[in-house]
Formats: sequence, C-alpha cells, structure tokens
Amino acid sequence: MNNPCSQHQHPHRLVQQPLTELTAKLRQHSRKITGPRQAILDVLRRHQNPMANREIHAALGQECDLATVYRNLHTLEDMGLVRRFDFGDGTARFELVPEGDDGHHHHLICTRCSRIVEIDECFPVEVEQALARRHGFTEITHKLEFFGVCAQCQAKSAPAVP
Amino acid sequence: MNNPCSQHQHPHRLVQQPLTELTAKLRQHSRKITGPRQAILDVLRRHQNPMANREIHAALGQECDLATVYRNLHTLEDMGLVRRFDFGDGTARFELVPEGDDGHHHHLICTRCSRIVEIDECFPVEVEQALARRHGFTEITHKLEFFGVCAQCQAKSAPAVP
DNA sequence: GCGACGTTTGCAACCTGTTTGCAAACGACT
DNA sequence: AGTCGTTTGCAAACAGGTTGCAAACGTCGC
Repeated sequence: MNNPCSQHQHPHRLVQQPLTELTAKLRQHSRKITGPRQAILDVLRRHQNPMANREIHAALGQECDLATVYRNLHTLEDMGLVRRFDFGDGTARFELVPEGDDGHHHHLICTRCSRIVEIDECFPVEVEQALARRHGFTEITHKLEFFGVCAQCQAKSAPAVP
Repeated sequence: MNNPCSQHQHPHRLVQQPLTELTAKLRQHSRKITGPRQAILDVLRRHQNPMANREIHAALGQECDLATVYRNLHTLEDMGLVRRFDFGDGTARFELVPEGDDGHHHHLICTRCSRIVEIDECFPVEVEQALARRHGFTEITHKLEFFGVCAQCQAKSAPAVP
C-alpha cells in the first residue's frame, strides 16, 4: 500500500503510543496493524464529532480506498474500538470509543446545519428494564437522538426587528 | 391507472367512509383522491406495525408502481396522515397516524426476528426541554427506539435442558 | 355530462451509500 | 528469508430511494 506515514512521518510509528490498546485488541481478533487501520483511527482521534465513511476517506486524502474505509470501520466496530451512529439521514457515522470507557451517550443534531452536540442525558435505566421485563425482552438497548434548531440557525432565520 | 377497486370491490368507494378526514386533508393541500392513495392507506389501516415501502407495494399487488408508493408516502407524511420510522436498517417504515391523535410513540424491536412492539414510554419532557435550553436549541424532537431479543427468540436459542 | 387544468402515474434511468469478488500486496510469525 | 492468513485496490454489483417525462386521471366550472 502507498502509506504516506512511512514517508512523511515518524518512521517508527508501528511501535508508537497507540499500540498499547490497539495491538492488544487487534491481536485478540487476529487482525493486523495496517497503514489504513491506523490512519483511520488517527483521523477519528483528531475529530470531535461522528464522521461518515466519505468524510474519513476524504480526511485521509488518497491514502486508501473508500471500500477499505468501509471494511475497516466494520472491523473496528466489531472490536469495540469505534461506535456507529445513525442520524436517520441514510449515512452511518463513527466515533472513537474512548479507552476503557463504555462511552454510551447520545447526540443533539441541528436539523438545519447538522451541527452535532454530544449529550449525557440518557433514557432512565429502570424504565427501560421494566419495559423489557413487561414485554419479555432481554439484551435490551436503545437508540436515542435529539433534533432541533441550534442558536445560530435561529438567529439566521430571525426576522430583523427595526 | 389499472385500479382493481372498481373491478373487485365496492364501486362507490370514492364516497365511502374514509373520505371524512382524508378528503378534508387532501383538499387542504390541493391533492387528489386517487386509487393508489386510498389503496396505500387501506393497507396501512389493515396492518398493525410500521411497513416498508416494498412491503406496502407487495401488499398492493400490482396495483401501482413502487415509485408511486414512495411518492405517496412522502405526500401522506407531509400531510400528517402517516408517520415515518427509522429502525436503523436503512429502510424507512410507515404507520398510519390515528385520527385526531398526536400519536407520538416508540417501538421495541427484536434484533433476531424483527418483531415490533409498540411502546408508550417516552423520554421525559422536562429533561428534554432542559437539554434544549442548555444548548440553545429550539423545536426539539427525538428519535427513540429499543432493541432486544424477544421471548420467542430466547426460547429458540435456549439449550434444551435434559 | 363535458372540457380545461393541474395533479398523479408508470416507466426507465439515475443517484448515493454500501457491499463484494478477486488477484496482488502485506504483516506476523518461524 | 519463507509461509500463510489477512488486507487492499479496483471495478462491478446492490439496495433503497429519487426523478424526468409523456400519458392518464380527478376536480371543478360550465
């Protein structure tokens, strides 16, 4: 692969810091540490908000194929290094799972400009479990996202008061 | 259009019961009462659970084109006669909005067999509004769906105890 | 009833996000 | 260095959904 890391960056990247948890998890699944893999994680590390496959691919430059991005996000998701979000626009988005964190959280998304805010509020566990019990379900989880119009967008559309 | 209603069913369908609210709303939007339109609403009326475009089209037989189903579900959604749901599998599903009802509710979906249960629990309004205020958002809404394994599917996968 | 006019339909082509088959390239281990 | 399973790029395939267009239809005024 045409991995720019070995050309433009520290040549010993393979034995650098991210190795700690990454290699461990990769080994666990008999997966390999590859250029694209690291590059994708780097991109996610540098971004605050969930990113789409296309965005990650773009941020990577021509470093690897879009199909590779898709495939890697699947494997990283399976390994629990990355979390998938679905904002209902038909595009999956991914976030890095912070080390040793269950990291469960939700988002508030502006329906005008797509600004994304991370939210700590969550659906009450007791209610969720009662609900599961009542319907005989187990292994219960939920998806929860909030939508609205952010302050900026409200300002933009507010009529000028003379 | 090849509308089987006029062949196989009551020929006076156009002046039947659903007209009440339907015609009113359609007129409001200067929309017409067409065969496919009614047929789609009939199908939804007969089904308890949210249906995908494809399913509705299939239930309709060759009564109308799939593109027509898509277009009509959009218009019906715009008019508030139908509500769209997104269970994260990349397929939109639709439910009839009960007459004169805000009908806001959520679902519990079995991740094995896709069984769907309608749920009344909802995210606490006060918390939602506090959240909106804190982040300067207005017009706040949410999407919330629960996933789990239903009783039947648990039974199937449970090891037989001798 | 009948015609005019805007709406809706079927059809086929298209778009976008995502997946897949395959041969070549690569990473880890001996 | 050699081996073997994993990963990659590429191009083609999918799937859900959308769209342009001409023909068919529903509504409304006469």
